[in-house]
Amino acid sequence: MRVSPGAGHRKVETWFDLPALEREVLAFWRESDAFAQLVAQQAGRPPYSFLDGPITANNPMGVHHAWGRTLKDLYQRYWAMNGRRLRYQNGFDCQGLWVEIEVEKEHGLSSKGDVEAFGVARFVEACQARVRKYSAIQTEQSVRLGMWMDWDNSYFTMSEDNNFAIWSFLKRCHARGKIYRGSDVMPWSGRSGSAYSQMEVIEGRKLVAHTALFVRFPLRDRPGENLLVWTTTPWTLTCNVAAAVNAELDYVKLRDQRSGELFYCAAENLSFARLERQFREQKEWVAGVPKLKTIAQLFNERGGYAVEGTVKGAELIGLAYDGPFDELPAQGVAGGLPFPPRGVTQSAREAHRVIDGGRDTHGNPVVVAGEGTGIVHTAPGCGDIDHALGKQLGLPMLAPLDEAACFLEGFGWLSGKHATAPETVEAIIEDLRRKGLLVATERYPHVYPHCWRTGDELVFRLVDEWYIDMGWRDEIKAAVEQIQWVPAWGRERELEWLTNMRDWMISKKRFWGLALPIWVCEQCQGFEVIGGREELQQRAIAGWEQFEGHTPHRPWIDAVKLACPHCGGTAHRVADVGNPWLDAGIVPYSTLGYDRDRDYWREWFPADLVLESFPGQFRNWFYAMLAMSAMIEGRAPFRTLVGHALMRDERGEEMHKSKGNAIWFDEAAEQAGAEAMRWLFAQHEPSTNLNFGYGALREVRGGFLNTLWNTYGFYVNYARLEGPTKGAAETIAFAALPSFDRWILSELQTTIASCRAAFEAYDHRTAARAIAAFVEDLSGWYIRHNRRRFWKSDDPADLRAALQTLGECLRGVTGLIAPLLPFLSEAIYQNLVRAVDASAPSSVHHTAYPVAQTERLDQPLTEAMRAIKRLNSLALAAREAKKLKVRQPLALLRIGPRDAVEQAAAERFAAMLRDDLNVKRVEVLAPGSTSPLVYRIKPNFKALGSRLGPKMKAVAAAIAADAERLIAAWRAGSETLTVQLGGEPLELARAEVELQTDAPPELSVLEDHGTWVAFETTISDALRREGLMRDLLRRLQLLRKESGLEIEDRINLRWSASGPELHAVLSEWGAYLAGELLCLELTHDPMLAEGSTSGTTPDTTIDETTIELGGERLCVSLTKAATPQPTT
RNA sequence: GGGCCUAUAGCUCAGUUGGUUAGAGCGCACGCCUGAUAAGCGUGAGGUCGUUGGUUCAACUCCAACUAGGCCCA
Repeated sequence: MRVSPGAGHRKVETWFDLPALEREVLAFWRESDAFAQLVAQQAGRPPYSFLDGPITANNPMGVHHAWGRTLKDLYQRYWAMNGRRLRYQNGFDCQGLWVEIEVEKEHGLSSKGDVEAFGVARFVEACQARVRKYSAIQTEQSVRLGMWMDWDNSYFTMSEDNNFAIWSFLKRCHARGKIYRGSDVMPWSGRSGSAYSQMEVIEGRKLVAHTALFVRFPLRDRPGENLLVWTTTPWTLTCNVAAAVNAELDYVKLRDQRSGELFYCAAENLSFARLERQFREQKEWVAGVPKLKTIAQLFNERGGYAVEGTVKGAELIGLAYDGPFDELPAQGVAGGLPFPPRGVTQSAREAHRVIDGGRDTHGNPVVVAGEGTGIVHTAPGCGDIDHALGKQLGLPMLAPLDEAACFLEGFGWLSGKHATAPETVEAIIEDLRRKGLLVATERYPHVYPHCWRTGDELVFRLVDEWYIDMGWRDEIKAAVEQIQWVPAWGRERELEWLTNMRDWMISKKRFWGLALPIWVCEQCQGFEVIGGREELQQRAIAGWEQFEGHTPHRPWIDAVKLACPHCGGTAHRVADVGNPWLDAGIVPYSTLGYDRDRDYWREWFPADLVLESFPGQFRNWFYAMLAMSAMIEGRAPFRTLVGHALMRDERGEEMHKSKGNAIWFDEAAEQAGAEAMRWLFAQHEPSTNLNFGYGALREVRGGFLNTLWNTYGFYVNYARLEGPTKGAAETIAFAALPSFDRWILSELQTTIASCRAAFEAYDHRTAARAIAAFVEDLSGWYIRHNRRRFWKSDDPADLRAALQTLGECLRGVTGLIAPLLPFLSEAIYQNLVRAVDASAPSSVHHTAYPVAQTERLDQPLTEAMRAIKRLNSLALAAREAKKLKVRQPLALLRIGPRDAVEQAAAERFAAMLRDDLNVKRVEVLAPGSTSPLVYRIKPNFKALGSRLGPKMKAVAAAIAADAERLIAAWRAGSETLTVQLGGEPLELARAEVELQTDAPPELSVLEDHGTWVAFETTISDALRREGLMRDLLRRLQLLRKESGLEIEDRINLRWSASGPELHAVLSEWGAYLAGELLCLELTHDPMLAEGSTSGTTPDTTIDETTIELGGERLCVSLTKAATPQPTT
């Protein structure tokens, strides 16, 4: 692709290696410092602020990242070409559990204990090293993708700036009283030793089958009567406190025939088929799990049952019962374990009562019929809803598990056992069976939260965590309204999240992450939030020396102690790190220098554009950014948000390493080319999932990219023969150009205008499609019909006009595609523009985006050409219908245009139609001329038969008798047709008759939308001979090619024909054939016979063959003519 | 259970404020061109526009319900 500026076009090979071309362009950019030049050129221009969402620097980049990055790059390039100044700052997301997990894997660590033994400082340093390694790899990959960024200025969320900016934010929250320490029942991973936020729980939902139990809780004051209770988490039975019912529901008294015991359960549930649909459709069902039994079935299997009346749930409330694990010491602890609620002195064992489940915040009953038994086992220390209920009713709280999800002391034989281990579940079941409390077990499939990284089943654990009270959500919602969402439904999604979200849990009991700036007093338990490094230094009373010189991370920051402002005691930092979305959410402040250079920040805030993958980000990055900005400045941190969906494999399935259908970016770039990916991304509707694969890439490469390249090659390879064509003197005035040229130039202006409008609406897909449509027109219509002007032009001015027009179109296209296809556009630009104009900018990316010259728009011409395309297509179909191949010339095409535009177009471009359609004469009639089609009419027997029954025969006869009038009425559009049937008029609907058309035998007619075309199909002897000649010419050209001759080689031919017709063709068209074939001597040699070997000039005979044509045979012998040797 | 989105040719998708006979690419069949040739081009087959109602002179388009799929929230 390298050219010497001004030295003229270099020949373009029609085949090109896309990845190789990309590597050349990359080298060219590197050596010419193209990016730095662009940045320099932008000085003093108005800013366009793009804010990059940080990519997790934890693994090599995937092809799904390439999608978003392509879009980011193309908008930055577009605005750069429109005179704006950009920051080009890329971001890396650094902190969080995902990095810890990978580092644990690297070092063979599998628990928090392992990490502590390994050394927290060493571990954190390993995390930082991993981030540095992969950020470098991702940078290289992004460069390969063609992304232009200021790579040396990338931001890292682990930077001091970023961390302290979050401190400042948290301090603001605290100043408004929004930070609090809560105890809550949290989803917890024993494997990670950490509580999970709502967002993370959502990530890790999995469909699994649990062993669910039906157990009985005997009523204390009613011997022989039991509550029937159901649970999918056997371990929580150890912490049972209460049993909840719905006061309004009916409960049946069920007599178990075998034991004589009485059971209570919701009446509706007795024969309710749980998850019946899931089983039937095997949807959300775990393979191999048997169909669930109804409660009635369970009791029937035990020996039968009898219903002895019903009671309202309200009548059960208050009844005391014996819990299933009352023998455990923990059940007897006043208030419960390990954090007894203030003011609660009852033990769990003492508290066992039937309670009212009540209603949740949405007003729906907590206990409903359907699932389970209608009596809900309640353990306020082990479940979300249970916890809320327990708080409300002042119940004791028992939480049995330690950090590793194993039972604490106080749980007897269970202490130390893992709560969800299969052997523990088995042991609990066995224990219940032994105590006579187990009624039944079953396998129950449901979606249950799991650790999104390790796959570990989550448990619910009572923990203390730090939260931001989100009661001010309306302030965030107001910010959402300030944003342009693309697509528009993003707004509703975000608002829905903001409406339903809970308080933001910002703490995580891990090692690598933001050090939460919360210091708690060891004496009074009061806490405060520190807003930055300086403040910390001023307040430090110990440990500063150990911290200084380190990044603000664990473990170094933990050394710093403060004096408690309330009681003067010593305060230490909480051991927690922060939620990673805080890290990314602060970037509109940290990266734009909010605390460092407020003027700079004002210039670039709010960002013009944020562009990310939608799924997940409504509750993650978008949320964090919006919340933090609403708190700090009370407004949205960006103006427009463009989202894209997810990438799937070619068959629409999710890509997974383990499934083997993942595609690596590096491999795809080297095999298919980054540009093929970019175009695939550019022309895809971003809000829908993209099915990515080599098939799709091949299509792009063989389709648009190829057509574009061939068009460019066609131009350059002819233009270079004419020498550089630049300079005003040689320019032909637009008005003086042939109309075909003005047509394509008008189309170019339309395309430019469409692209600009589309980019400005952040609708890159429409821009890409407009460009593709234009290139299609340029290649398939303009070049196709103007080919000969480029090589057989007798008129040098016309050749110049053609070159000028095509050149201008290609320069326009090059500019249009530059943001989308930076490599291809650069390669083309260098040879197309720079090669002939040394004064042109050194890179296409330094040029301005094309501007439409509206004075060149010619709507009537566009419409005329559209009409010609229609006529052309219709006429080709008419030929096809009669199997009249285009090679056979015909005498006449008659056109019945549908309107004046079409008529004028046909007259204006008649020569082109003659050429294209291989017809001697084109006759254009006036609009509305009757087509020569012959119509036949007959009744629609199916439709009329049911209405008329036996009269059908008579009607058919009547229609036939009056056919001419009926056809005329039908063609005039009459809704009903009247026929006389035995003297009575009978109305027929249009659909009750059928019209068939036939062309007269001497014509081939086709009609479409009021336009008709008719070929005269009579072929005269002369036409037939000309047709044979063209067939012959094609066969002989093929023979030339198959003989391995070069285009410029001269030949000699000897022939003999088996019949008079071919003989006549050769006599009549010999000179023409010889000219077309570059044949110096065309000799009739009657001695040449089929199968004979010519002995005359064996050394120069290349090929001999017999061609069958029109029922006759032609023997030809081809020899290469002696051509003068070029002088050396 | 609630919210949002989607349903158009074998596949992937367009379809502008409702307006004659619903389009493209790929694939398939047939053919053209042979001075863009490791290219280029045309024609054809293939559709109850998810189903059922409604509004309208007119519905792929607007409304409702249903069915199926996806995403989100409980």
